[in-house]
Amino acid sequence: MQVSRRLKIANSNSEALAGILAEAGMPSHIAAYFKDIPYKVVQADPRRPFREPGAYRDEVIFVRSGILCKYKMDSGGRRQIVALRFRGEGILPREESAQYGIQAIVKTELITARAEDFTPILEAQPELQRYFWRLIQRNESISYEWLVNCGRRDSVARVAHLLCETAVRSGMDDEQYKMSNPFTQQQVADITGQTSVNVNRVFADLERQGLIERKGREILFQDWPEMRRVASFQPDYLE
Amino acid sequence: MQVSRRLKIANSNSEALAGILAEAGMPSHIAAYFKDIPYKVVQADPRRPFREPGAYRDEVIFVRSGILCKYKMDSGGRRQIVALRFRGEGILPREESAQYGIQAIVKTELITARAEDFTPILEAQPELQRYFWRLIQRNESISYEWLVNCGRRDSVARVAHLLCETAVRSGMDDEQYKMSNPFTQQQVADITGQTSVNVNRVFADLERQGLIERKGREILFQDWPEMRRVASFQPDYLE
DNA sequence: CGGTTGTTTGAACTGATTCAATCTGTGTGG
DNA sequence: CCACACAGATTGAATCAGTTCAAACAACCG
Repeated sequence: MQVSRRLKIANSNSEALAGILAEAGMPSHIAAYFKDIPYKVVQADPRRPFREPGAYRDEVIFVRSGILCKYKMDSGGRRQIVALRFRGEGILPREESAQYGIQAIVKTELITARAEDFTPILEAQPELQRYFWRLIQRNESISYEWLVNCGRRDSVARVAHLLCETAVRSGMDDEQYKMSNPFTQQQVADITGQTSVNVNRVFADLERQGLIERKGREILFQDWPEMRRVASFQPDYLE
Repeated sequence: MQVSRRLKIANSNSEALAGILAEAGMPSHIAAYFKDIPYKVVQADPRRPFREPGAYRDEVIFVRSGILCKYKMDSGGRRQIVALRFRGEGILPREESAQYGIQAIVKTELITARAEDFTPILEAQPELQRYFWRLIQRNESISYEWLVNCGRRDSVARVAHLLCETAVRSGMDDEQYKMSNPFTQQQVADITGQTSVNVNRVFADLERQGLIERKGREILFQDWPEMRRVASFQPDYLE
């Protein structure tokens, strides 16, 4: 097991943190509060251990590019991905160790800072509190939707829903109904609670139904409204 | 559809809010901050609409006794319960309307206050922020565990896990491995993503295996360690 | 080229759903 | 106190969605 950190750059004046954060999707008046704290830029490789379950999480993580996931293992060894973090999103520190592990879905560039540097600023600034409060509620909202997805939808709808959510969260062009699918079929299975074999069949199904077209990792949504209907995807929960 | 609010008591001097909160499980130094805000004591009846999905949530809710649930409906009309709130737990206000509805699982007594009275106090007190921060992280942790439950465990483990969690969260006596099951089989189905028919079979299974014994609504855990193993229940995620 | 990782396909199997019927307990009104 | 209604629990039979196991195929990379 090789830990996948490369390109760890110490805080340098060449790149201002506030600028990096803003450029990666954080509102600049929020990012400005963090201009002086020490940070690292880290690269995480897909499907390599990045943070193990049970480790302490005395750090903030912010996704500059790529996608991170939080995952848990059942005692039977089966893996479930419980949350995703896209560009501009992040993972807040905890006081206790966290039950979940963190991995990259694709090659991901992220920014980390120590909780002890981050938290005091957060506590001193009501504006920041409100901002992170809203992020937390959005994540809660997404968790609930995932629970509905796993608990109450059949396998086709589950996969379709994930694709719709991913398209929207990764900022799919409204003109160009297509995206590059970031997931392996095993990852889709780990998110939607299935086996990769069945995910494969579902993809083939969606293609046969004329809802998507696949060219390698590219997915073209050929009938977005119908796709949304099949997925029962109502994007309100993403705000 | 009859809204189930009774016993709505205006803020009276006869009962001090801080006292009520503390008595229902909130640490008293936390409860003390809320001694002066207006509140209502409300009673909610099981399986009756209490707050509809999509409604604004400009209120804090605190459970004095009983159990509340948050639920969502899939567009196919199937219902999924996404979270529970036991005695001493609560539901925080949102800026936007919430996608989920709220109902009582059993007859529940709760305390509500307006967000506009609550939030300013929260924002002014770092100690309160840290307290609610921890509650939020616990809820996140539970959500993730539920996702693992729905996505990666078979129906017996799902139900067993719910029973274990419920026993612990409702404060089952460590000497007396028994509790009064608060759920109908339909509610268990709505939590674990199954049909009530199958939940019934799972209960019968658990009993046949000698893991539990049922007398009406009472459940006696006859082999708690084995029950935990079957459920793959590791209570760490509850803190 | 060989190694690795991911995708695709088939056949057999099983767990869970669906639909429908019956049973049980509890509360209500006469 | 009985009759009735209603909600929830239980059971059976047929069906189907998704898993499991196993094998083949494709793409990529040093």
